[in-house]
Amino acid sequence: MFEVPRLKLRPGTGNYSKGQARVVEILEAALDVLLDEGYQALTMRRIAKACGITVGNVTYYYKSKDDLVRDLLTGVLESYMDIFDHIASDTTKTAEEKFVTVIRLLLEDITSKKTTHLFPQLWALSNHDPFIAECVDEMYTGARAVLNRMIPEINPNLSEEEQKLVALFVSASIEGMTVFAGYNKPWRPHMQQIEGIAAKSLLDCVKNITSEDINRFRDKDFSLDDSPSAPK
Amino acid sequence: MFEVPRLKLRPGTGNYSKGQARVVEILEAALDVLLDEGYQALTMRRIAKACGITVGNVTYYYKSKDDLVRDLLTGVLESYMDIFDHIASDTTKTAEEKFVTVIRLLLEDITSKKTTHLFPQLWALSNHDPFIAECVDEMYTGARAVLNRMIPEINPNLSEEEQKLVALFVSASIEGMTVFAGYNKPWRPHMQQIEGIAAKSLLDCVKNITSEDINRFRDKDFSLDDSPSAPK
Amino acid sequence: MFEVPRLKLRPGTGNYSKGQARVVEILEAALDVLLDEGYQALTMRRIAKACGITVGNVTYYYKSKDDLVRDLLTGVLESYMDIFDHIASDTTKTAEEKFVTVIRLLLEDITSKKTTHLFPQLWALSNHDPFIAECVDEMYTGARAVLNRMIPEINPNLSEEEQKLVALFVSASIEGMTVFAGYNKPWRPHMQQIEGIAAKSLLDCVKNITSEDINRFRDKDFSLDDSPSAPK
Amino acid sequence: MFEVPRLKLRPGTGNYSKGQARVVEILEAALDVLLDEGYQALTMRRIAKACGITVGNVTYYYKSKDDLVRDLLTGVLESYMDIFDHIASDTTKTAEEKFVTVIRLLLEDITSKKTTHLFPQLWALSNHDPFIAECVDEMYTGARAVLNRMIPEINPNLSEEEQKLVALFVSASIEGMTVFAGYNKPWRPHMQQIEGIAAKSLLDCVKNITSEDINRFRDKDFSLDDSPSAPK
DNA sequence: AATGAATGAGCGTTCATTCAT
DNA sequence: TATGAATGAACGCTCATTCAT
Repeated sequence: MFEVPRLKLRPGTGNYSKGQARVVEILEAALDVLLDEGYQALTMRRIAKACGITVGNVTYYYKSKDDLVRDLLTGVLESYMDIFDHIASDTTKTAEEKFVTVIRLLLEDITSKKTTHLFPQLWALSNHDPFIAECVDEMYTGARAVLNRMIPEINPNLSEEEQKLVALFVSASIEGMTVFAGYNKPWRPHMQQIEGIAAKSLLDCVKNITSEDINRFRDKDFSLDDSPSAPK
Repeated sequence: MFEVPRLKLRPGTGNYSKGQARVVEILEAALDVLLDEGYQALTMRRIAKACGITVGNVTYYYKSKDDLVRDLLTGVLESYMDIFDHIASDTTKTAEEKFVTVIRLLLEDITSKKTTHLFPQLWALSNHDPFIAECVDEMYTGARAVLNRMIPEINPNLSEEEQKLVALFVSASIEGMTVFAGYNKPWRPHMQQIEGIAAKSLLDCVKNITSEDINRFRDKDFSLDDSPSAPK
Repeated sequence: MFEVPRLKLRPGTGNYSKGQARVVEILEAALDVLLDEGYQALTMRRIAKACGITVGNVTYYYKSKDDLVRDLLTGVLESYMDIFDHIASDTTKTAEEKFVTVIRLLLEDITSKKTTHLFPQLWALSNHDPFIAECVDEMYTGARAVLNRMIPEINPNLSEEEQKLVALFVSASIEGMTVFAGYNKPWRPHMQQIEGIAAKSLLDCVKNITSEDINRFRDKDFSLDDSPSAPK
Repeated sequence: MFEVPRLKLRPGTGNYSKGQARVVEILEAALDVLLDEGYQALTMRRIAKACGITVGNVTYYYKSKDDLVRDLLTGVLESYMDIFDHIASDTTKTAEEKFVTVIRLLLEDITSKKTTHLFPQLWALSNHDPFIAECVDEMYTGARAVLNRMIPEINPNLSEEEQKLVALFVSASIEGMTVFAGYNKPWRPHMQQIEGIAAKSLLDCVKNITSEDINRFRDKDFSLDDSPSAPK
């Protein structure tokens, strides 16, 4: 299967002196710690140890832990962009075939330890850290760009906004599965059947959904007990 | 709209009126801190401050931080169970109507600060904390129990296992939206349209999906470049 | 064998209301903790727990931990005075017989958990706590009083000061064995042979020692290398 | 007089000149605190203060307080071993002369603040801390090794076991004096006379004691009231 | 480029003590 | 008498960060 590279280094850091190699080592070690032991364990000391160097040396490359973490997260998120480029470059298939392939590909990806352990943590952090929120958002925008190109081919009867909402729904449906069928999760063994359900359901959604369906609840007050009498 | 109570108290902690009130105050304060500032900020000192008492007094009620966190999480997760009971108790609607109501209800719920800020954090923690993993799993099992009762009414042509996988897909599709359209998230303003997409798409899924769809990819090797020639 | 009572309560606390019984319970519990878990574990909480009451109730009886500890130690040290009175009251034996009996009795006593665990701790505390130093000193003065009455009968050729020094040597020889042959100590199994050595050696000492022996090193500079040439 | 070095350093802790010096400073400061203020006062903060550095810096050298205390105690106990080697190396005297010298030397040593304040604390701790018990035991074994070499020369008529018990008695007689005639203790001014008594008494013991004396009480039940009728 | 040393703040936790009830 | 509630200080320890070498 297509393999996402673990880390992508920011361009401009390309002169491969010893220092640059160290930066890679540090980020790789940091990612290992993050995935294996969680965000709480991601300390300068722990990273240094995993890297076989001293704390002082880590701070030589990263003046603050925040810098390191941001570099790590941007790097690792950029690595995910490659997968989308890879998909988009495929021209041999029909839009529908490509759509199903993308869905399956993403569902396979969330079963990796890296994705299962990384993204929920990013979601959590993004609630309190605008920088991370922006990074994550940017990545998902990239992910949906692929869908945004395919969906109009499958169903041309949607406004651009509606089509984007459908892409969002598709993406969210897949991401949500991380928690249930990701790495070491209880439903992991049923992923192939889940792929079947998702492929069928999401493709049908894209094919059949209408403006009317989408705007059905618009501007309507909603309550669980939406009886004739007003709620609350 | 139906409101999930913030916290459910485990009986037996602090048996006198004043003490019981304090326990509530502590847990409420802890939840506030968790939601407002994130899990990293959830320290004994921070909780005490948010509660207007001293650290020593917090430890008077909770011998260890772990105890407090467990009490907090079990309490807050139990509070979510009520919503499912509430839904299940409705008898005036058809299965399809109820199904749509549940989907909309859950989607509305994830727009609350509480749900948006709590669950991604729990997903992250559950990757490295078996206790939390179990708590979360238990809650979602309860959530799916509601779906498991409705789906066979809508579509009787599924084995029990298949039906449960469909319920899982429905639940995951909704949960995944937390990250994109939850509290303060960029797609939050389009939630009503998202509800439309989800209602249509997920109801169609339940109604139309077949065993064949589900088992379509079963036991087939999958790779992005699934050409005749072997990948990698 | 003669049994030392665990604790002696100060007189004047004789009105046996419920409170007085509680004081006894507290002190007994405190002694248990001290002997079983050591001085570091002797906390108000630990005592309260061992007593089945609350910390607040312990402080009701003892305004400060210091008070409690002092009451405990004076009580337990007074209990040792009884053994000496018991010995002194014996009139059926010759002085030499009584002397040997006392030595054996004291050596047997140091094998008890109470004595082995209590006294080294008192010795340690007395180095930094004048009150405890005085208590302990007082008790040993009482212990030596018994010897001071016997020694002149056995050897009348000593000045009072010399005789008291001999009594001190006898007492110290016995006490020193606590560390080696006390409760659970490696030489404990050989206590009967140690009694033989001590009885023979200390009785001979009392019988044979002269003023000349005692003052042999008086006012003489001493050094390990006390050769003709002066050291250092 | 022969001076016991305050501390023996375990090699390997803090390998650079500055760090090695700091380790020494820390251990010296810790020993000062222990001797001056007692074991209860031996806290990381107190040590750091006595050393003029911060707590964080102490933990830089000692990952845990336990490590520090162990290093301190093994170091200080090893320092005592030197005194025994020093004694053993003397070849110019007869066995009896050496024996008397050892006794006087040890009695002089217990008058030092270091010995008077350290050992009772170690005896107390060893009752509840197996590690300390072992350290102390090891040191005393070393101390008795010196006696074990001299006693057979003075009195060849003892089995090896009996001879070792005699050495134990000699050692215990001396150690017991710590509490009465040690540093700042009431009988300290009479130490020279005490040396006279101990020298005479213990030398006579070694010279004259027989197997019969030692085994006199063996396997005999003992009680204070060992009258024909059984007590209790 | 890398280390060892050091700081200062904060962590969870324990403790003696006070006090209203 | 006895409890539960609460405080404030101290504990051992970890951490990000700074800096001289």
